[in-house]
This record gives sequence, structure tokens and C-alpha cells, in this order.
Amino acid sequence: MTLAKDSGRRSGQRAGLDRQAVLDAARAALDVDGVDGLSMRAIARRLGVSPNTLYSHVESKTDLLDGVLDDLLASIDVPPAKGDPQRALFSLMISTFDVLCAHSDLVPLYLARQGSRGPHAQRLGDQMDTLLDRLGAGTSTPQARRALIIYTIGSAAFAPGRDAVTSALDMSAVRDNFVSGLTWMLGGIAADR
Amino acid sequence: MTLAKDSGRRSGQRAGLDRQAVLDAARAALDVDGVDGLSMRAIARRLGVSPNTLYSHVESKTDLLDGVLDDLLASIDVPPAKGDPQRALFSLMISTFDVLCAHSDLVPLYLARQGSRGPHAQRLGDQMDTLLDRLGAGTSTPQARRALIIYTIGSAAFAPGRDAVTSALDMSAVRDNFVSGLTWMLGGIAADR
DNA sequence: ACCTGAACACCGTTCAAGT
DNA sequence: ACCTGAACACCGTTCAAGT
Repeated sequence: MTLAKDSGRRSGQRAGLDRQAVLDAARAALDVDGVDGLSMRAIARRLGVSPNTLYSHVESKTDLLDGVLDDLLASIDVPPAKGDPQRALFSLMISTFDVLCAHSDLVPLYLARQGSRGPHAQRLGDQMDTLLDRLGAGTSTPQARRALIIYTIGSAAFAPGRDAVTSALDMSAVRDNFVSGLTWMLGGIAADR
Repeated sequence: MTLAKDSGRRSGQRAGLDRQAVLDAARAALDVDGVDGLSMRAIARRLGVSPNTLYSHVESKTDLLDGVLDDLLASIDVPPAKGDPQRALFSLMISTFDVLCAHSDLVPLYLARQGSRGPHAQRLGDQMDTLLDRLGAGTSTPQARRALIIYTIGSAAFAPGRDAVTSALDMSAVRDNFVSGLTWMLGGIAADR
């Protein structure tokens, strides 16, 4: 029943973990048990290891959450900066929304730390900047980027969570609503040019 | 030093609390210690009462947070629905942003429960609806309301927290940035009419 | 009805010690 | 360097009992 609780390991014996293994276990815990599964002790249990060994691979719970989050952002496909920049921005933000929505209960924790500074978040921000420049946002590119990020992350946080009773119809309404707001905002940005 | 820890009360003796007294203590704890002060045990300590007596006046911690939040929203001044609806919406959202910003560390908890359904939140939503109708949003009024709420709450969540080292200059830049996005979004909504 | 002590099942993190 | 047991200082909540 209890999976690998007493693994019979003595003090000096290794379990063969590294940072990525811990992050992977955290993601698995998140997928199965939601944000409640993201406790140090639950992750350690899942790895068959005592809670404090996580600190050999991760600085703190905050550090772990940052890692999980950036791993999540890795699965956003960044479209090439060709063609209509407004269309490209549109699909980039929708991709981000979809990925974050799949873990909407994690997003408020994300917000609490004011966004990640991980490499994948950086990559997304850079791509947004070049697209906004090409759209003609000019000197207001940083403000536009920030507004789009806030709206997208906020929308994902407001999306129905994993435990909510939500029909596919409700979910598509939420998505349509996100698209409406995104259209308004992008339209406003483009009109300023 | 420890304020009213052992108050010498025996089992049957009342402390004279009611729901509002608990909510007030919670707000005081929030103002002094930030969101970390918002634990049942810390609030009880502040009231000189044992932790479990809070459950005589509050259903759960979630219920308490809802109460604190709606008390906060009460201090948003809702402008009369006269004059230019776009200007009125503008100032309504900015008032909301300012109030939420004063407790930006609370906002992610707010988001996690997808907004409050308290009486004051209701009042704000109703006012937004009438203003959006007067702006000519028509059938897209619900989407516009939702987009504006998400952007405003998200912006407050992203505002620098109480412990961050933030100059007044940074804070006003954050506010200016919020205004930029709000302008774009309102412009987009009005242009659809 | 309101409050108490005690308990339950948890947290994140640190520390000394073992290999 | 990686892992352990034990401990510290917390959580939210429930339960039986007292007035």
C-alpha cells in the first residue's frame, strides 16, 4: 500500500537522486494530487526518501516551485517571429494560457512570487518583446508586455481548478472569454501605434 | 511582553467575541504582519483566546478569508453612474487596484478561490455592468467585466509586496503600467461598440 | 452558545551524525 | 556529497467537557 516508505536505507546509502529527479517527482505529485501534493514531505514520500534529503538537491520549497514552474513553461511552443506580429502574439499568449490552465491551482503561487525569472520565462519575454517591437509598440513595449503577461496569468488563475465541477462547455466559455480580453488588449496596443 | 496569552479564563467564561471582532482582529494581523499573520492561531493569540474558539464565529479559515476580503472591498468608493461611462469605469478600476495593492500579498489567496461572492464584490460587479452597458458593450458586457476584473486583480497581485524593497518611484511606475493596460483594454472594449 | 485543554494529522526546515 | 533520525516551531481542525 504505502509505496516505498521504509526503503531500508541506512544513513550512508545513496538513493541516486538529483535536482531533476526531485523536480520530476514534484510534477508527478502536482498532476496526481494537485497543489496539495506539492509538499516537501509528500514529494519525499513519493521518492521513498526522508523529507530532509530534498534539501541536498533544492535550496528551499520556493526554489523547488520555481523549478517546477519553469519546467512547465518549457512546454510552451514559441512560434517563429514571422508573418503578422499581432497573430503571432495572439497564439503565443493562447499557448501560455493553455499550459497554465492545465495547472491553474499552481498559478496563484506563481503570482505570489511575481513571476519566475527562469530561463524559459526569459525566453518567452524576449519573444514577446521582438513581436511587440514589430507590431510598432515602440517605447511602450515593456508596459505592453507586462500588461499581456498579467492578463494571461490572471486568466489562468481564474480558470476553474482541477476539483471544480466544470463541463467542457464552461471551460470553452472561459477560454473564449480569455480570447475576448486578449483581442481587446492587443487591439488597444496596436491602435496606439 | 506576550499580550494577553494566558487570560486566566476558565472553560465557561466568555470573551465577548462575535464574527466582526474576529474579522477585525484578522485585518489588524494582516496590516501588522502581512499574510503570515493570517493564521487561526495567530489571530486567536491576538484576541487572547484559544485557537479553536474562532470556530464559534467562523466556519473555517476560508470563510474567514472571504470575510476579510469583502471587508476590504467595502472601502472602495463606487462613483455614481453619471457622466462619461469610460471615465467612470477607469476610476472605479483604479480605486479597486489601489485598495488591493495595499494588501497585495493577500490577493493571490483571493485569486486561488476565484474571487469573492461577498456583498461588496457583488455591488462592484453590478456597478461595472451598468457602466459597461452605458458604454455600449451590449452583449459582451459579461466578458468585458470579467476581463477587467482579471486584469485589475492580477495587476494588484503583481504589485511589489510589503516586504519588497521598493522606492516610491517603482511603485508609481507599477501604477502607471496598470493604467496603460487599463487604457488599452477599455479602448478595445469601446472600439467594439 | 461560547469557550477550554488535549489531541490528530500535518507542515518547512535545521542539526548532528553516518558512509 | 548524499542521506538518516530526531527535533523545532509551527499549521487547521475536531472532540469532549465545562458553564
